[in-house]
Amino acid sequence: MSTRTPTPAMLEAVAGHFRALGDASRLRLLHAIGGEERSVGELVTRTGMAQASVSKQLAQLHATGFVARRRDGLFVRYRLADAKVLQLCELMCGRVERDEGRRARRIAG
Amino acid sequence: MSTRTPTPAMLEAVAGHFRALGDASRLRLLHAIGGEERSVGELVTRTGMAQASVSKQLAQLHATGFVARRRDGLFVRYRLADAKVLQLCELMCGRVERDEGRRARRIAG
DNA sequence: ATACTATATCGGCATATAGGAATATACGGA
DNA sequence: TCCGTATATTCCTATATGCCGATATAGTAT
Repeated sequence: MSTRTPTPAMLEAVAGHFRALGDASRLRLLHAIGGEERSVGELVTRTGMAQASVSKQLAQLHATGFVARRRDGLFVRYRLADAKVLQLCELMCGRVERDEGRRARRIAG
Repeated sequence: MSTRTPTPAMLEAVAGHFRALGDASRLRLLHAIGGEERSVGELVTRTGMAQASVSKQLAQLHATGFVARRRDGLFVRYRLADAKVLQLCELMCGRVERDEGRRARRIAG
C-alpha cells in the first residue's frame, strides 16, 4: 500500500497528470470526444474553440496518455485512451456535486 | 451516464479540483498527512516546506474538500477528508506507472 | 492587557500556462 | 511538381500560480 515516500519525480509526474485534467477546455474536449473517434476539425466544431487551441490541448492530453490518436489520411482521429479516463472524471465530478450540494444545504439551512 | 453537456461552471469546478491535486507540494502534503491528523507545524517539519506555503496549500486543499480541519487550541489539525482522496491519487499513480513502464519498454525494445 | 505560540494572509518576484494570430508541416490529388 | 486541406507549432501577451519573507490574526496563559 505504498507506505514509502514517493520520489519527487513521481510526485511531479502525477501532479502533471492531474494538471492535464485541470483545465475546463481540456475537459470539454474529453467530453466532446466521448465514446467516438473524432478528428480535430470535428472537435473544433463541437467545442467552438480555435483550431490551434484544440490541437494544443489535445497534444497535452496525448502526452499524458488520456487520449490516443491515429492518422487517417489528412485527418487525425482522437479517442479516449481507455475507460479509466472517464472513471477519473466521474469520481471527481461526484465529489464536486456532493460538495456543491453540501454548500447549498448549508445556505438553505 | 451524463450524456448531457456539463455546464461551464461545472467544468470549471471539476477542473479546479483536478488542479488542486496538480501540484507536487500539495500531493506531498496529502501523503504527509496520510491516515493521521497532523498540525500545520508537523507538516512543515515532515515536508521541509516553508510554513506560509504549507498553510496556503492546505487552504486550497481544504477549499476543494480534499482535507478537513479542526481547531485544537493553538493548533489546527488537518486530516484527509475521506478515503476517496487516496483512491483518486492511486488511480492516477497507476496510470503514471503504467505509462512510464510503456515508455521504458519502448526505449529498451 | 501583555506575552508567547501556532496558523493565516499579504506583497513581491519568478515561472508556468492559456489563448490567439501567423506560420509550418503532413497528406492527398491533379 | 504545385495546390488545397487538416493538423501542428511558434511567438506573443495576459493571467494564474508557486515560493518566500514579513506581518497579521487566533488562541492560551499569566
